[in-house]
Amino acid sequence: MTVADEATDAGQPRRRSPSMADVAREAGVSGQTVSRVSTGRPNVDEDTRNRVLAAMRKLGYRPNSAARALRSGHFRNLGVIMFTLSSFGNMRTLDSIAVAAAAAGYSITLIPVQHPTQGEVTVAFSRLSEQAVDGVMIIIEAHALDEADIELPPGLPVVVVDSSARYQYPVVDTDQAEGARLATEHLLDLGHHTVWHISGPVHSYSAERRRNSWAETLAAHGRPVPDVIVGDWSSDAGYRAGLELAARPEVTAIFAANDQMALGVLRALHERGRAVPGDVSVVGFDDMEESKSFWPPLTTVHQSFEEVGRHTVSQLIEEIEGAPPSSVSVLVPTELVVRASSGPAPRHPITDA
Amino acid sequence: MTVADEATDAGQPRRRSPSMADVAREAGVSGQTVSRVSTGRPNVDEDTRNRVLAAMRKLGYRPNSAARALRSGHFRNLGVIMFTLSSFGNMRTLDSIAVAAAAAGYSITLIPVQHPTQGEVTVAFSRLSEQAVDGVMIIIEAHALDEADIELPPGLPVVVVDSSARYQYPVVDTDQAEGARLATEHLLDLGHHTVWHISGPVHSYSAERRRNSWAETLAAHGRPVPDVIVGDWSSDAGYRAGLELAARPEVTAIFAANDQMALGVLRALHERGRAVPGDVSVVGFDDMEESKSFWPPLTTVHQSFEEVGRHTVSQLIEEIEGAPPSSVSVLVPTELVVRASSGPAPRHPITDA
DNA sequence: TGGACTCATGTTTACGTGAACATAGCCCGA
DNA sequence: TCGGGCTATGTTCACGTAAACATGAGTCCA
Repeated sequence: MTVADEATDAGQPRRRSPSMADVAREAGVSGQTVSRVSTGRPNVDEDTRNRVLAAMRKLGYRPNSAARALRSGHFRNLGVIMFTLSSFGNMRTLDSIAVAAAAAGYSITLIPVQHPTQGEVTVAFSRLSEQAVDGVMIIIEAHALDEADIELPPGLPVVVVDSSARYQYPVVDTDQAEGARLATEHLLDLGHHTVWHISGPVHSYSAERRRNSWAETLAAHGRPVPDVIVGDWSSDAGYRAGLELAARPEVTAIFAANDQMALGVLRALHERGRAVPGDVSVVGFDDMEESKSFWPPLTTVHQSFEEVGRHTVSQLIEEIEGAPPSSVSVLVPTELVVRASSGPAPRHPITDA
Repeated sequence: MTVADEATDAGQPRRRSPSMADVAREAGVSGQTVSRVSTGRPNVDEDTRNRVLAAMRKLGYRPNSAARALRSGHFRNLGVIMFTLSSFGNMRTLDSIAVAAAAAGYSITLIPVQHPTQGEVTVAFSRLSEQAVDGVMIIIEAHALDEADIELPPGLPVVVVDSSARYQYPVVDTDQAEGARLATEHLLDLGHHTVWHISGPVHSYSAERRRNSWAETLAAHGRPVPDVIVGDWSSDAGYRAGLELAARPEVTAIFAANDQMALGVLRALHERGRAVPGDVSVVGFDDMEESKSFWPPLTTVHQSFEEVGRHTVSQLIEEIEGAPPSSVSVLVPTELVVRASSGPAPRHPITDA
């Protein structure tokens, strides 16, 4: 080991990681040849390539991504803007985004937004524009962004997930309307006269679309559309709504806008002694891991967060890598999962007012 | 197409984003002064600073993080290595890591690992070392890493979360042992003769520590230690274990290693007609959002993922910013949350074999 | 009043990489 | 046999930034 690196052995272990130049020297080639090997170019002699690879291994060479990015102008890195304490579903989506991105050779930078205020979001965006990202995914369900003059670096590709369709960007989302329709029709098919709905918060587009679809489905079947109870996705809100509905004997079918609220509804119904599904049927939305273990196991609408994540990444990367900025939106289909929380309407249903 | 530059006309003025030099020209100062303003150095005349800031705004200048990183040698970016489809708790931890990092001016890069095989993990690490990170957090509960010759760039700061303490790196984790002790003693205090345990998977350190602490606590009170039932954190596994335990009349107290398995236990007990907590008391671990809406609301051990995330980030940043590589580990305390799923032992408990 | 300060600002340079261009050896067909 | 084209490799340079050093103007006290 007569190499210069180790020369400073005594005091400071030479910390600087080896550069292309070091490898070039070691392998007896030019830096450019190292670069060619490093980026997998074909026009390098097999012999030379092996010599370079050996030198890389020997020195523990790792390409410097900063220099690479500076030179080439792209980072192989995607930004994800997301609310903190985000919903279960968004987390699943994030997860599949990370996997899909890694598979495509991209990494993921997380930009958390704490509060859905315009200011916070704008800050996140401006922080983002200093970040080394080639594109951005926005997973923010709130209306808050609607009128925002979102200041993104011009030309930065963006894909929006689970949010307003009013953006100028392509949107990937679960087919919320289809899911809500499936849930509602399932209950009607079981003979229920109508279906009560516990909705997600007003600022959420997903909630809005599920709510609209539920109402439209009832109307299409000529059924009365009961007043909506607005929740906030939490099981607590579901519980409160459930208490309210449990007190009304005419309620026989409840469609909660997510599984957590459905869980709260189940608890309220149990507490009030109303049998599920004997007296009241309950259907949720999401099909979270735990739903099949609720008591009783929950009938719900399955949505594929994995698919949403995959589509989002592929759409974004496509745009980054030169495809024309498509404004095509993707709707991922849903599926009704029938379990034990829904059943035929009671023999003598009290038709409502 | 003639020239590839921005000289082009109609549609896309292929605009390179403005650099320091552009701002300097606009403001009539040197690039170095722009740099000083950009990095917030104090020694710039107020007047000049304003002129520069105005020029930045006018041109829409954003510092180029790649160049900055290349020049300064650090990225203000932290890597998180994490399993996909990670547990609810890990997601919460990730969330609070992202927030804490953002507050400290760092961003987060997610490196997902798909399978807990040695190969996959090694790949993730090597991918990481090409990444632009100043430090790494590892959130992997598996033993898999134990004997791994994890090849990390030497000198890269690392903090491990929720995993083996056998690493050479500092560890931040919930005080699993305390939590399991609290749960077990709570049940003993209620008069139960002993406590059955449904454990997490064998490869998990968290599971191991909870299991050990449960057994030690029973032993310390001179109680028999029943055979452990091993689950996999899922509510399904809890359900299966619950069916098994429901069939044994001597079982009056169950401590599940997480809330999801506890949920499955509750379902099994309901199905078998065993009253909770009348016949059987159930305690979980995690205190997830939904646990208070279980039927009945679940007594469980609260752990603060937020605190774990905060400690992890601050420990890592401390080391990055020059503190000596501390090997100090942090244990975040837990708290017992008593709800309705646990109660006094039945009047005539059948003392076990 | 002069010289040793301080402080704002400018000039030069290097960080590691890869595109563009340059060169040298080789093959192949006319 | 020659020249054109091909391949492997080398040389030069710029990407945008910030550290190091340089400069010049003002300040303060002996």
